[in-house]
Amino acid sequence: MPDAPVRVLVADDEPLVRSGLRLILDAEPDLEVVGEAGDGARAVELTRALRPDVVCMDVRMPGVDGLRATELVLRLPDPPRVLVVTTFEHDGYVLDALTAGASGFLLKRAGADEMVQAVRTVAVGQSLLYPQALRELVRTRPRAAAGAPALTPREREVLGLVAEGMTNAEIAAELVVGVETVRTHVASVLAKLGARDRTQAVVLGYRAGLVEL
Amino acid sequence: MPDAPVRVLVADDEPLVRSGLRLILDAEPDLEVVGEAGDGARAVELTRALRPDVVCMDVRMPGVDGLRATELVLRLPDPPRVLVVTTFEHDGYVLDALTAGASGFLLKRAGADEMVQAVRTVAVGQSLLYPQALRELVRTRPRAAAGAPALTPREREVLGLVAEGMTNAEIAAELVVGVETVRTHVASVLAKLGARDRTQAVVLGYRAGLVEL
DNA sequence: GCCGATATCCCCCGGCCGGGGGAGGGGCGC
DNA sequence: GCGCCCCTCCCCCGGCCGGGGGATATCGGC
Repeated sequence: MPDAPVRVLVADDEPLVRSGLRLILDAEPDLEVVGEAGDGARAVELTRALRPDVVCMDVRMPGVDGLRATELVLRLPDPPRVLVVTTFEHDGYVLDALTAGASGFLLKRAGADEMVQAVRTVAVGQSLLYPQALRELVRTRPRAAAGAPALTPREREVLGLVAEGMTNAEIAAELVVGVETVRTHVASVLAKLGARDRTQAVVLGYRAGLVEL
Repeated sequence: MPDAPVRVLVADDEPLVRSGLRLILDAEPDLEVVGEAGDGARAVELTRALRPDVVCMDVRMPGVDGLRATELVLRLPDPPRVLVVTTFEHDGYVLDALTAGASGFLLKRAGADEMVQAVRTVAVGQSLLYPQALRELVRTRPRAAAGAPALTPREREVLGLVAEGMTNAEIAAELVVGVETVRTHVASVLAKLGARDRTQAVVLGYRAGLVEL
């Protein structure tokens, strides 16, 4: 499909990286690097002027960094998609970048074809991550209740209020029952979860997917 | 790059959907649909026999569903990447699918080019989601500490152990300090977080992005 | 040199919590 | 009808917790 090529802006403080990316992307007939920026401020400026479809954004840049630049770029009218590219995978940038609104997160160590695919992917509107980042994102989510203890509805309800930081008395008032009743429910929850106190109950309950925080 | 084409297996209980996908994917010179399966069991069987690079997997299928099939397929030696495709976006399948090990999650309402890009993306090893799914995944993550109280390193450490469900005495043993010291730190944490007790501290600390659960 | 922040330890005390019992009523399935 | 589970309430008691004080030592910066 000879559509109009995807217009790409490359933002990285290393001229070498910019050249490399340009080489890789311009080699594809459907991709076109329309500009390069050496810092975040310039990236925003050029985005406004050149209106690219995709911005390849480095995280670490002097002055305005890639995360801030991502926010700014996405606030422009008819914003481009932002593909954040970084060197190290174990900085916590992934979450920050995605929160800032980035459509994708890629490691620089990715091969040329991965880079090319990534640009095309975000260009059509999908989101993309390197697999470890996605797994990390999923891993730290509450488990889908596999082998979770079977709490009664009332017990789940009480656990939920415990997780809100309420005392037994407050929970009793909330549920319009006696404090003794709440104490019984809490005791059941503790026993079923194998928790020693309400704090452990909250953590275990959260990990078992029984409560939302 | 005329590499060997990406070999794709299509698994969906609707013959019409299978035909549609085949049409879309086979139109690309670098993609090749090597087989179709009408249910999860058949998908596993064909994966073992045909050894595709990518499996496009529907979630809802009779018998073995797409999620279970994904798990099984990924347990095969030298497994393919699995791209899960579904109709509705508000079922909680995304998390289940990714937990099962899927490399991507796409909506059927995606256009042909999105579908093609998605297959190519997972083929090169990246992970992919439709944007709303990613935003949902990020949304429910702990906030990146915007306006979070400034805890001292020691206080953060103590809070982390509190969040593990430890008593002050256990924390003291863990940190090799007196119980009194721990009590002081906990008191500071409670004050800074505005929590009444350790349970609230854990919840507030979690929401402030100060502790991982 | 002084001050602030941090980390460490100490005492008293009131309170909520959690463990161990027991007990009654209502709904559901066999 | 009988048993079982769930929800409800009750008593006693030991313990950890959290609030209120105060004290000492180290480090770093102005």
